[in-house]
Amino acid sequence: MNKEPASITAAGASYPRIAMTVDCVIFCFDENELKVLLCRNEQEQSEKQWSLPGNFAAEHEELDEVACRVLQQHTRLDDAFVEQVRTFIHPHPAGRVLTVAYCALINIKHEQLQIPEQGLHWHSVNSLQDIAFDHKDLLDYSYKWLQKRIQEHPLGFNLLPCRFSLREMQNMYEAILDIRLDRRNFRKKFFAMDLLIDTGAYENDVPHRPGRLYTFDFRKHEESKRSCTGITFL
Amino acid sequence: MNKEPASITAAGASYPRIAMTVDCVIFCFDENELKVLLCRNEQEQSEKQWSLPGNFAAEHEELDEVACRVLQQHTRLDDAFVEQVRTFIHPHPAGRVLTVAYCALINIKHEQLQIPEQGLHWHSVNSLQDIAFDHKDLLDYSYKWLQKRIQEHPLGFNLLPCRFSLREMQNMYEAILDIRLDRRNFRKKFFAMDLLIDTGAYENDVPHRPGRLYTFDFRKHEESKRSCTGITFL
DNA sequence: ACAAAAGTGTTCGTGGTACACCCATGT
DNA sequence: ACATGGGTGTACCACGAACACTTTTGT
Repeated sequence: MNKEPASITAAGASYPRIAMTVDCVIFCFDENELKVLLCRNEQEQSEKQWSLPGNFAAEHEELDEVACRVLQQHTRLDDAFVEQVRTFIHPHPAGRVLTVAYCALINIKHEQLQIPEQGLHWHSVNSLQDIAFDHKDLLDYSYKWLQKRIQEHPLGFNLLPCRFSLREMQNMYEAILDIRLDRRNFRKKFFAMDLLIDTGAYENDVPHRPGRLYTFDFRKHEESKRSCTGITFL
Repeated sequence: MNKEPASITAAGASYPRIAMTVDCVIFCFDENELKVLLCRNEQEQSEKQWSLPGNFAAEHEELDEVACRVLQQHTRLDDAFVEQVRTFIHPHPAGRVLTVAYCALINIKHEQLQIPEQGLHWHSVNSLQDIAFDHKDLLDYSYKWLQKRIQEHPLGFNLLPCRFSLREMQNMYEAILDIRLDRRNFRKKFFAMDLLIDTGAYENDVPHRPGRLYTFDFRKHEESKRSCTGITFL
């Protein structure tokens, strides 16, 4: 299948091979909750269990590409935030499987979003049950990863519409971190960062005074990654 | 090879398999420099190149176990800091290989330490050359990973002897982060954390006033992992 | 008018940074 | 005595936390 010199074939042939999948923890933020997309396990496992969407790597496919493809297949989204989390190895009735876990963050209101397959559902991360046991680990790890990562990188905006109110932002942070934040300090903090662009527009369809809508300035943030010497041992 | 029900064999057999190795970036701190252990590539690649120590996963072996085994084989150390960094997939003359990168931090003065194999050498991370090209990525990524991780977790003490002076600590942080730190502020910061245990002993064999020797209180640190709500976007 | 959330400033405490002098040891 | 690095304290500034009232909109 591969063209290779004879001297190399011998060494290459001796590499042991292992079954591998790329599984995607697809998060969204909906109804003020962090949710994850799970599917009924079509294959060999118990039918009452939910599992993470995943797939195998095709020939010559990069890991990131596999993750994007899994996302595309289950949501029809091409262009979302996708990042590698960690690799696990799990026992499996058909021999152990190596699983590279990815995290994807999508906007539940995205126009292209479709959940085409039967047996796919959004589950609130705070009320998970009947998860295939190895996927439970993976999901817990990914959730903790997200909690940590969101505090040092503006990932969360990938869960929101392009234009969002400060309230939505705050709800998102509160839901993911599972804490309460002071509204005034929250505003002050983000305005001080100077990474929100005021669109001039306002919310509508809200039963109270509408809030301003903002956009996150990803470009400016990229440019302003500063050195930052912490040593704080969180 | 695996005992499995017939109904499961079918699904299991269909899993595509991929060549996989676990590679270890083994760091030490020596002569006030961060160094990494590399070996001459015994196998199929150019003999003038250095590569990271690695190995395949044996049957039923966990990923962490493979990494520990690689470390043991090259250093004779059983009990060091070892942590997964990231998984890569690289083209390879004999077909692509999936590589799970691990980082190990060892104390260069450890009594058990032996570098048994020929062709193994410590290289300063600041003057790397002739590295097998895919291992270069992996090493760069692991070094950045270490720089980030050391600022939020006390990994660095694994590079030092059990008892160390504040000067050694500071040199270690300065070398890894490639910055200068103020000595007084550095002391104040660490004493404020209250995680250093004064052993009462002093350095000797130094051509100046000897410094106190400390031990890091790993246990206390474990217990005191606090919530910490940052959102700082470093 | 009322309910509900938007918007706005000040005070206080903590923690980081900058900075200079005396002390203990080996040569 | 001298050189080398160990050990200490103070002043300033930035940032996070706590906290209450007025404004705007929809019902």
